[in-house]
Amino acid sequence: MRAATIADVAGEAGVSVSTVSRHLRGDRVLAAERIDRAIAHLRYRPSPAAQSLKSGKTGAIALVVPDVANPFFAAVVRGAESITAQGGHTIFLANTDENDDREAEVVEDLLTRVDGMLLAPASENNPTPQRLADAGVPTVLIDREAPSTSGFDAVLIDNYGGARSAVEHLVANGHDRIATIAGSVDSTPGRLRLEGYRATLAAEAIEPPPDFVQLGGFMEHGGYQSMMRLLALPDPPTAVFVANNLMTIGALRAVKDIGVRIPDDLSVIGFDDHPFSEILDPPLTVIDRPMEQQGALAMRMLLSRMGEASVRMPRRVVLDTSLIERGSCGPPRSAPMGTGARAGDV
Amino acid sequence: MRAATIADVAGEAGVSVSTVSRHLRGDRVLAAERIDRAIAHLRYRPSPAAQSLKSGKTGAIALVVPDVANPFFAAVVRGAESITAQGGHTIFLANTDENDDREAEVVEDLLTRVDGMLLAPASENNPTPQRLADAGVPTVLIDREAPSTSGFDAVLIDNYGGARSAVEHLVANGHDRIATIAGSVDSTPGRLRLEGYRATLAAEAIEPPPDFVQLGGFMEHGGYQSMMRLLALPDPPTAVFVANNLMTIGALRAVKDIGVRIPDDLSVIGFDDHPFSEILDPPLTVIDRPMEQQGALAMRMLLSRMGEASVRMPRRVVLDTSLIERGSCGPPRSAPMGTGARAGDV
DNA sequence: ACAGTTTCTGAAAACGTTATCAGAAAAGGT
DNA sequence: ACCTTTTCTGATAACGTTTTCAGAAACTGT
Repeated sequence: MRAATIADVAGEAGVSVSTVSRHLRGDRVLAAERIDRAIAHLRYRPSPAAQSLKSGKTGAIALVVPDVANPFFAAVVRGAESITAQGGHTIFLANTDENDDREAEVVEDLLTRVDGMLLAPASENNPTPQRLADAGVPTVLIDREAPSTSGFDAVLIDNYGGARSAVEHLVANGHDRIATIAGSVDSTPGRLRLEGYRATLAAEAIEPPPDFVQLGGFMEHGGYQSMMRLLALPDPPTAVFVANNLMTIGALRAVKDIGVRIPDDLSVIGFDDHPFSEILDPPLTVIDRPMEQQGALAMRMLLSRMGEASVRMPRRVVLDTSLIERGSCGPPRSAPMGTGARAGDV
Repeated sequence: MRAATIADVAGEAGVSVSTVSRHLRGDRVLAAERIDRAIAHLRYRPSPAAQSLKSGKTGAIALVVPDVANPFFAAVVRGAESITAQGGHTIFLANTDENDDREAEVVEDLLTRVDGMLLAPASENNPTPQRLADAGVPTVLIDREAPSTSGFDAVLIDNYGGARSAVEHLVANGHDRIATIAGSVDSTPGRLRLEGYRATLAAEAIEPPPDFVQLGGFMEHGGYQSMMRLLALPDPPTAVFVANNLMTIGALRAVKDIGVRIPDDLSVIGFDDHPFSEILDPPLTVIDRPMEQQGALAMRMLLSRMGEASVRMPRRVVLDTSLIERGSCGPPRSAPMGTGARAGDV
């Protein structure tokens, strides 16, 4: 029952452990066949613990994300995994629930168990990246950064530009009462998407009332409540930019519960695409980005970083977003100079 | 830069390594404070590799699923993680892409790195559970089993009953031309849901044409193609039971592309709920089940199993499904004895 | 004051690898 | 025939822990 060790193999093959080890490493050895037979017979597998103790390498990589159930992060995991599959590293996945304290624990635990880490920090004012740097663990940040992380490799997206094109799309449709359901402002995407929203409106000389910015914490529940608050406003918006996928689901549920029609009564644009977006009625207009690619790229950068002996310039890549126009945006009901007709009614 | 070892701590505190080790274990020791100071100062963390080499325990648990991007498995991961969070185990997550060979590799790799495994096998005729048993790795199966796995702990759901209530619901609505988009028949849920479909129809003395059973492989793409084929049939079904969430998305996309209306032209019932289901138009009727609970329960069973010295009776729990009735099912257009009116038009 | 008990401690062995070292055997060159 | 080079090998020392063993010191009770 007990797992076979290299010594068992050596015994059965009638050679020393050194010889077995050498054979395993690829050196040519006279007793090769006998050793192979013994290995197969005993079902020997080297102990990762012993190897890692000796070598200082663990053969594992940590992937720490705020929420695995978010389809975006699920895609990132898939992307990262697809790279690692060939390379002989296993992935430790951990979930932080968008919570700084939980992240600290998790990272502290993983720190010593991995050769490198892919991290999407829960918030921008948390110390874990610094902790990683102190511990000398090669790290690539995914999607989120922090003020203290200028020295880190990172794979980001153009959140600001994405938000900008979302809001510009709404403006182009004739809206000037545009609200946003933002995530948490102390995460990078949350902050930048909000900034993009504000800056675009400012450039159009539109000043939204303070109530038009609702914080939904990136979760479905928050999106629902935020949309409820927006629709209850005495003078509600005619268009809403929802800053992530989960919140969009919640927001649309609120829209349905209230009985507001899209896009007639309200235009909605989301951030992050999903197969579901296409089958909604009307199909959802969104800002899209290459999700699996983001995970795959991050993993590639991490592997190459781990392969380097010396410290190098941090590399950060910023992926572009794109607007996928479907049917959830149209002119406002009482368009400033328009007829109130639906888009497409031409 | 190099991580501090227990010897460094001992040196700084002026005691022997044994004393530090004892203190760490919780024994009372005179130099406790000095040791704590040294630990904090050096930021000492015990090496998991060394501990695991000594103890034979790794402090890790593997979670092997066919597809992390499937919201069901994402929920399972979350559920499992929520249990492990307090207990001092870290999770190795791996994805098998519904592929037996990939699963074999992954499991072979993880085998030696974990104290226990949560596994959702890619198919029923694959040897990995047996491999796990041979290696003596405590294992709990999730959602799927295999003929050879009668000795394993498992957390399943009532797939047969779920499919049955889905099809019964369609029959109750007056349908007799009922098709199904099944998953892969060599996975447990795929097989049982198909059996439930067949048995229910047989009990109603309905014999579906062979074309009414389409295989979608549990992926969105397969759902799309299957629905396309069903709708292209000379005598198409009036109702479809789609056997999982991803395929349902694809199927609904096909419905939309073709321009068929739900539920007027076609009734659709899905398996596994999703927040999105509620905001579809019409909202989707589905068979639901407690997903996070399934993961949490499996993890609890695994932990208790790992805690036991001796071999015990395998425990298998079967969770119930429930029908969530929304708006995607109604009477067939030309109901046998009806008027073709929509449900709710009473 | 002395044997017996109770803390507390350090040295050393072990866990399963890999790497270094040096020795034995075989092969090559004169 | 001898010396040199090459090939192959086994013993041994690490890697950082935990645990066993036994010894030293401090308390008991008489």
